Amino acid sequence: MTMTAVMRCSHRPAVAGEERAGRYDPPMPANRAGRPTEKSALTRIRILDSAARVFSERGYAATRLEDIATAAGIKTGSLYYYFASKDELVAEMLRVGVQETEKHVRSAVRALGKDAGGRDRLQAAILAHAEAVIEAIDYTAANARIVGQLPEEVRRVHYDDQRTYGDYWAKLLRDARASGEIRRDVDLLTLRFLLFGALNSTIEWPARVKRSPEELASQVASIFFEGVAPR
Amino acid sequence: MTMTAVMRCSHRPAVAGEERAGRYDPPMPANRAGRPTEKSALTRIRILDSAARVFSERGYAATRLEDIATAAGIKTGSLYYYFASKDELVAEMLRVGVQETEKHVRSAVRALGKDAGGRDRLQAAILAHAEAVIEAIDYTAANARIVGQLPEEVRRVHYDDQRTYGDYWAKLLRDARASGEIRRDVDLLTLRFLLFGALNSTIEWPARVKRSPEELASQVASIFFEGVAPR
DNA sequence: GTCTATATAGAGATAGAC
DNA sequence: GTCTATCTCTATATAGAC
Repeated sequence: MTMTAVMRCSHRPAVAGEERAGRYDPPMPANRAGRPTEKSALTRIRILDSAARVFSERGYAATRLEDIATAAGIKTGSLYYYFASKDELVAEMLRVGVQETEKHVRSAVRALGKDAGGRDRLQAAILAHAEAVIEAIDYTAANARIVGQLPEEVRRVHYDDQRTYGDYWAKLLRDARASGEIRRDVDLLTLRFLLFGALNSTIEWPARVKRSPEELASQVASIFFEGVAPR
Repeated sequence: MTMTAVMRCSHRPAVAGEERAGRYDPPMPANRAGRPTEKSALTRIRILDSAARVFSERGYAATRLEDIATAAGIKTGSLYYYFASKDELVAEMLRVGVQETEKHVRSAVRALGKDAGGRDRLQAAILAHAEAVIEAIDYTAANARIVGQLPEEVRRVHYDDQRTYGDYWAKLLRDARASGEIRRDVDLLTLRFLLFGALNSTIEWPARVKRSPEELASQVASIFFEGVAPR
């Protein structure tokens, strides 16, 4: 199972209200009265995948809609059949990336069953997040790199989307502390941001440093839990 | 002592060969035959400081030379008196940022004296790097955010500049391991990139998470050396 | 749904006055 | 050293044919 497979298959345009009731209506392609056609759904996914890659490679402003269209196998003008503007496209690409990462991590933790310990759950979350970061690297990299360059309004909405995911991690950490698996003098908020910072930074690592998600997660969990000093 | 002070005062145009013999000639303002004038040197610094801020806020491509010029109190056309192109300006801004950070960290470690232990030296380096990241935040943020968006040639040169700084850290870590202060089964290369990833990510943290360099460095050192699990 | 063609605006760079 | 004016290219977005 790879995140890439997850990312490429599951993010068809959601039926409004299905999953994020009342919160956000994802832009829909034509046939607005009914369901999107099979063909348009596939093209839409190709556009989003291409957008993630190009935005991550070139940054927000340097990305030309023509680059995305070409990568998706269509012409620039045709993009406007799916998205009303560059901003609408980038917002949807970001939303999909966070949504799929959160789904993947939650399902990995859930798979451990009810009576798994706090540390095991954290370790599973670290691995799943590492998988998402590395295997859906275009979405992750786009997210990490361009968030500071977005128009104000787009960024605000995106921060809301990320909030839910952050809250989930906060709970994982609180639970682990409650069961005595994290020292009392560690600031959990700082810890969470350090973990994300470390894991997400892997997208910028040179090739000679890159590790598989398993190796990376194992090193990260070991260092964060046990420390690097001999015991 | 703040890095800001360091950054703003010490990066006058280097006399070619003075510090980086044969490696790179920083672009020089006019009066090329002799020394730059006092006035031009000051304007040049204002331009670089403004460039760091604007590039970090808007990204590489979205940054208009007009924004930088305005922030520096001059008109767009005048920029070309100092830098031949946008790329030359961004390259110099990046070079100065890395150079000053490295200076600051080396001097903090040196101040410990010859017989300081490996862990103390690392802890001083972590604090100094945190200071540089936080207090020269415009240069750091510009560096971290736009490196993935640079034209190929600019990025290549910049990676060379960073290499020296990375080698210095590699030695700090090797020494600490040699004196038994770091476990044998920790991959030092991964550790170094995780440390940088964690420290540098602080520029993207929301305001409620931000910490002073001292608090940040203390948490980071404690977590990385001792781990978060109770002993 | 996808295309071609084009209106419109923005930004890097240059020229030359002061 | 700094300015104003302008050349030129590129990119978003629209219009309308197929």
